[in-house]
Amino acid sequence: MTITLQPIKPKKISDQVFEQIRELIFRGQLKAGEQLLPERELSEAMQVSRTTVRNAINKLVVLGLLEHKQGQGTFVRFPDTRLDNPLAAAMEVEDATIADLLEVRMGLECNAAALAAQRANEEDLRFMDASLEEMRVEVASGRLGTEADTAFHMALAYATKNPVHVYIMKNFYDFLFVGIKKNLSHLYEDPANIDQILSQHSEIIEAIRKKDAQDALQAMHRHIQFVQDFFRKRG
Amino acid sequence: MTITLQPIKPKKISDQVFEQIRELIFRGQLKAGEQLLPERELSEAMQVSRTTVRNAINKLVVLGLLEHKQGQGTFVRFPDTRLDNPLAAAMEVEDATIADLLEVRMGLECNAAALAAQRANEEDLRFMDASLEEMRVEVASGRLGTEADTAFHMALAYATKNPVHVYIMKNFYDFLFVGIKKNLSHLYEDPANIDQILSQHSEIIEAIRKKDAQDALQAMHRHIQFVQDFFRKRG
DNA sequence: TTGTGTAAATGGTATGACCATTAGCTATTT
DNA sequence: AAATAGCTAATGGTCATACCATTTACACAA
Repeated sequence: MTITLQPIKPKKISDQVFEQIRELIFRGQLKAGEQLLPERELSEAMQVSRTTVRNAINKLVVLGLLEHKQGQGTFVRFPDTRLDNPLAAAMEVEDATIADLLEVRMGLECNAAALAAQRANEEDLRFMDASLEEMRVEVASGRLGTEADTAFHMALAYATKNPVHVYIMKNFYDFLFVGIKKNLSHLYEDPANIDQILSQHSEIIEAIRKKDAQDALQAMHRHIQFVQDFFRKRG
Repeated sequence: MTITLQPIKPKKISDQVFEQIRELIFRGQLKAGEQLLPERELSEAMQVSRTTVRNAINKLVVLGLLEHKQGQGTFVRFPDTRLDNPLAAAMEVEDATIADLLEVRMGLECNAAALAAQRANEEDLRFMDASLEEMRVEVASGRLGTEADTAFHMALAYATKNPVHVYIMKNFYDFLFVGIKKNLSHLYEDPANIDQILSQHSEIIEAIRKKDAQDALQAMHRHIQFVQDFFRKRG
């Protein structure tokens, strides 16, 4: 008789809270600079003690995602200020360029788009729609829609239902953000480019909604290639 | 009259405790692997509440200097363990399966194969040839050729000349070695599978040698799909 | 208008209790 | 004697409650 038993992995409550809040940040539901719900309200909403919530928040503070301000509240830090994640650090050492990053994203995200087309549920689509819409609003207001842009790609990552992919993209997130914001600002300056990107995102969403994996993959390919071409022209 | 007043810096008690314990570690009074005093004793010795001590310790845990073990105590982590790859840690927490891993590799490595076909030089090809040959020898000697297998995929990663891709693959295969070696062993047990894999690797190399990106991509795709199918059949 | 005081909101600390897990010892069984 | 089960103590994790410290906002008085 050969039975295989899986080892049980005990999960601390505070870590579950930690995950939940971190998700909110990555998905863009908690934007940079925004204030987190007070600890007392969080503990009530999540039905755990304030102690547990504090442990989770403290972890996020140490990791640089949140910031405590006594007497005021807890706030989401701006990604620019947190270049301490391992991937970003590696970028500094190896002299990785945006082109390198886009190349890897081409492989990762085209594949992800195909997977998402097979597995995305209603909620995933709502997140993607929301980020697209938010990006429209942001851009229309004269701002760069970088946060919404990032949120879109993270929403797509979650839609793959693949924890490994989600994990990698999470680590990409900070670098993505900084890279996009700093360098893509030029890309966003031209209204024509903005329209292009918006429609590209839209095409990706529609392909996923139709559950057409091939189409989704190609739409993503066009999107990333568009950005690549832009940088090639700029040198 | 010009007087200069220094702004007061409010210092949290927990941070003072944090500093003190960190000093102990840095000065070597708390050596790696050693057990920290229990929280209750620490709080008594330092005349602060256990809550405060816990906050300080938690900070050190998040920073990777200490390690919690419920029911046992808190220990000083070994420095080499501090640099362990983040991906392996994620695998523990998220319940990632081999299938998840292969899915992501499908995207990453197919893309990498195409890039390698465009950029691989003589040295890269020699490394890939060498790993292929080594795997043949290992297998012929009755051993599993997992290390040579890994070496092949790493050689391909380097051939892309893309530092971001190399970085990700490094972490990837650290994990593969640590956790998944035993699962892959079944795949290697059947000689027919080995021959398949060897010829698949060979096809990939040849496509790269011919600088045929499309061909390389498809060869890699067949290779990974073969492994995926194997695991699907095994359930 | 200006300054002052007060109240509310919010993070920080303190206690004390209890739960969950682990290691080690003890008693029981075989 | 050896193996197993059961118990106990140590230790980290969670909870509830109270109070302290800081900041902001607002009302009020000079």
